[in-house]
Amino acid sequence: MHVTGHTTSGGSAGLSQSPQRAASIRDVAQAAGVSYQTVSRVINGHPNVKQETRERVEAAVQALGFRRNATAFALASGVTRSVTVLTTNTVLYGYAATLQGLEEAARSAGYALGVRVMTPEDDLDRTIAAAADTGGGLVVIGYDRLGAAALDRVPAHVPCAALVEAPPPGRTPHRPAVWADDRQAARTATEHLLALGHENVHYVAIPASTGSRRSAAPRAEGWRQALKAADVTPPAPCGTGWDAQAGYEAGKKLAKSPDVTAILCGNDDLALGVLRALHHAGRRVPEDVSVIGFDDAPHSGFITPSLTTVRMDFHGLGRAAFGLLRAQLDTDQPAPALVPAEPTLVCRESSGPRAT
Amino acid sequence: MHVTGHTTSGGSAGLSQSPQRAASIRDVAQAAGVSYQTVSRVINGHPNVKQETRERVEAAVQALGFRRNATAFALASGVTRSVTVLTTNTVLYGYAATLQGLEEAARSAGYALGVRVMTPEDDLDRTIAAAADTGGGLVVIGYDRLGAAALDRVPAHVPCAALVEAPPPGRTPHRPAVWADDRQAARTATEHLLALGHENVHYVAIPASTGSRRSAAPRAEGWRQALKAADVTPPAPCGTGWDAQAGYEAGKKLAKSPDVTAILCGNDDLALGVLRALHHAGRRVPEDVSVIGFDDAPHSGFITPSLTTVRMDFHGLGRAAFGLLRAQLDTDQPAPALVPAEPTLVCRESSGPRAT
DNA sequence: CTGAAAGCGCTTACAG
DNA sequence: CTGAAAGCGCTTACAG
Repeated sequence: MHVTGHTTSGGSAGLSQSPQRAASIRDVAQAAGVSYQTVSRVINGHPNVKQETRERVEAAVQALGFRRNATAFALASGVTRSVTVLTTNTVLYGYAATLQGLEEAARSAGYALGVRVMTPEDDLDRTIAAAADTGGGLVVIGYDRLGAAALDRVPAHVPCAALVEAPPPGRTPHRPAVWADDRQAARTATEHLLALGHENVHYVAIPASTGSRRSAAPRAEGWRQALKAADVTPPAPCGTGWDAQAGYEAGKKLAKSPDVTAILCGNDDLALGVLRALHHAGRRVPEDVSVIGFDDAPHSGFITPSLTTVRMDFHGLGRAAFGLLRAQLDTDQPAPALVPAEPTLVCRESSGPRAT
Repeated sequence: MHVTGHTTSGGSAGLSQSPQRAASIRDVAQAAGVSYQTVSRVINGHPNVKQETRERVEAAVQALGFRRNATAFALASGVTRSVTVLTTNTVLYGYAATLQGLEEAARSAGYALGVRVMTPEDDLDRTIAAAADTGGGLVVIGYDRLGAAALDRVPAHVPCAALVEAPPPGRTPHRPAVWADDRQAARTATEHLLALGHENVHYVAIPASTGSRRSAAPRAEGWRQALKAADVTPPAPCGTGWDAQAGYEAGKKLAKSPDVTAILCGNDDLALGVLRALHHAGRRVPEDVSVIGFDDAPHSGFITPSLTTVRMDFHGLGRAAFGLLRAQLDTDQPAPALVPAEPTLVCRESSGPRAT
């Protein structure tokens, strides 16, 4: 095995690599024959600089490959264009898509994005403090219990925006937050199943983001409301979890009862597991049982039967949450007021009329 | 709607919120009646401090809720415990799982993790420089062409580790890098299909990470090698892409030919699309056609038919990559030498003996 | 064991 | 329009 010679940098060809440490503002000043304050003015686009001076400085910047030290800038100016996302997960579709939206928004605004996953073992206060110390602001993904708890503990003086499951019932969130109308979406999905002739709709739940009994999870609540409005007694939600395995367990139980002809799931992964369990039990979808998911994960349109589900604009929610944070960090920035798309029911193969 | 009063901070109850700005090292010094250098010693665990002094300082730290300013520390010490991940994607399973491993490793080592998504429109050199300016090191996910290109442009003086598709053939990578033996894994999967009696195996490719003809993508190459070893002429790989839609397109074409009885796919999303296309074409899996994927995404075991695939330890690869970077950043740290698990073939329902 | 000095690389007033 | 000063909050030698 041998190593062929190769150039390492894609920078200006022919120029020798700058020595050890990067060029500083003073190096540029010396090269341009000005004071380093003038260099500061130029690189910050300050207006009061003579055109010729500006050009000399810019030439020196080019020649030395100068890049302003971000750390020093942050310390001196107190401005940190950065966001840290506090989340409990980065892989589940809803979280990953939200994160993607956040990253995109941060990037196009010129902000650096940090990610910190929280676990139940964490000392939340310490975690939050450490993230806040980084300088910029915080975005908390509060879709689950731990995330919601973290949001509650963010000190008042820390710039922070949140993504939540729904507006805390009975009170406004004490932080700028975005959410989708999951309640309405679940209602729509449930009504759809009822309209197809199903006499009842069962629900496989995702874990609630709050421990309090008073504030039901919005998806579960929407489902319940739709049933009640149709004078149907809501059955007990079946199981809870985030992944296909949890859905499979719940599905196994539901498959045993011939009365079950329609199942709404808290997310698409659960639905996938339910589908699998129904298949194993020999119950056909949608002929015997209709299944609807939530979120519209990328694969949901390609499984067989393709999954009827509620499309959520996590991407847009992520972007909006960043906008909320930015408005706090950079007050003279026009807040773009991004409005995420409303959840929409996407009808595919897994739902159909009740067998007669 | 009304807002009920609530305490915002989870900090020490009863203590009034600290004024505007956070306590500095000097505030602590004053409170403890020592110089601020002594405070520095205490918070850095320097040994030469009298026990009693140390306790006084620690008490003051507690009382004032002092937290060392990370920016100032970074500037003064030149040490930044942070990593920035350069990637083209955060949502596709392979990327997301790698990122998860990286985040976990970084977190448990006390490093902050940044994420920067690269797009084809980016000025790569500028992007890399900006990421490097942050202070810490870089981890480049080089699974695809853009990622691999970025890796090539990282300046020599920037601490950097990479995840690559495979060791650049014919030369060692000029950066510490980790990879899995995709070539061997593809060979194994292909041999498995041949052993099941299939006379040929078709391949639906993921995009190559390199443009050069000489260095074939490892998964494609392993597939090709296995066929050649069995004296089978490899058919032209069919289509290319990352997602189920791309797989669907490729699958539509393959479904038309009755000769096609076995298909290896570059990842599970492609396989899902292929499965869907076969279903639409009325070809049964595995009775008529066997399908094998790559990666073992979370849903692959729950679709019907469940997917035979190659399990990849992206998580372990991510952890290992972080270890490689850390060894550069923190030289007196014992490198833990994490070894990711080898890829393994997971046999499920989508593959079976050739129909006779 | 502890304090006084200089400096990390930049910015923000203050002078001219 | 440009330069000299002070400071962001911390660390690293240097003295004692």
